[in-house]
Amino acid sequence: MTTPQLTKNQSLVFDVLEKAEGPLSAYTILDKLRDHGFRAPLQVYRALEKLLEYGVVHRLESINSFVACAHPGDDCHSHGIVAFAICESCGQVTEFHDHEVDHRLMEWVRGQKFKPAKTTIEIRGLCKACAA
Amino acid sequence: MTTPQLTKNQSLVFDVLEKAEGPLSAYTILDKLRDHGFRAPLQVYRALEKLLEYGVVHRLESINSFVACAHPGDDCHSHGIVAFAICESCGQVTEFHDHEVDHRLMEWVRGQKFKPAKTTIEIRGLCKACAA
DNA sequence: ATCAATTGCGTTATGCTATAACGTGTGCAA
DNA sequence: TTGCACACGTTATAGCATAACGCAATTGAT
Repeated sequence: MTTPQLTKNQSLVFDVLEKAEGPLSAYTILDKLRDHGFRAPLQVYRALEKLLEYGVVHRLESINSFVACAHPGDDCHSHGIVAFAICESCGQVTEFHDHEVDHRLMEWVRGQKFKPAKTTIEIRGLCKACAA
Repeated sequence: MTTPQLTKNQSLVFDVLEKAEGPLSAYTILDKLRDHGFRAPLQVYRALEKLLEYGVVHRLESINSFVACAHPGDDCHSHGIVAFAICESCGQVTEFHDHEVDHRLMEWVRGQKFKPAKTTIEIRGLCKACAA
């Protein structure tokens, strides 16, 4: 899937996420966009919904937050399962992919005849800098 | 870690989860325990906090719900990373472990000098029965 | 025995996360 | 030009989680 032209709201939300150091909650995004006319959570959630669909933003389930995809330009859907390491101290998020992990998980679901739609892999802990 | 004797509230919450067909939200648990004197969310959350700590209950981050561990008797902390397949149609949850997946993820974190605390793997989709 | 520390518990209040439901405007294709 | 799809704005509400206070029971060191 190729990413269509973003609408005004989608662009605003995406820009905020791209410029952010780490993941942001929907309400944090809302606050950052009040100056641009945002007034309600739905404006953010609706934009996020599309950005997630386009694969340019990821949702971090374990911390109810969102990050811009680490692969500028391409569509993350093509990278297989995306995994995240989330530092609980500084909030930094690192995105990575491991084909062997994908493979093992997909083997398992195949054996179960389970039909996967969305897979979440999130490792919370301390990043190198914070663990030191 | 061995599981200590559960308190009254912890037992009530655990029993509800064990008897449930699938994962339950904290508020659903609360409703099921109103007859037993539960009145406030905190009574549930406090019990869950301990049950999670003892490893007899798991939290499903992607659906804000909780399930009893699938390994009656033992401590899930000893099984390495736990993965879940969650059916979005019927709500059924299957818990599994894959040492190779653990291994790959732990290799990755080691390479990054990231210190993992808690890892989440959740596959949402359709179970065999619902996909048919 | 007694005091201090810990732990569980109950209650009220509050904060954070997410969506329902309704209506408006715009662009485009039949 | 009418009908549809989509983005958008607004208000209200639902759902998830914790802060802060106080009390009671337990434990364990002195």
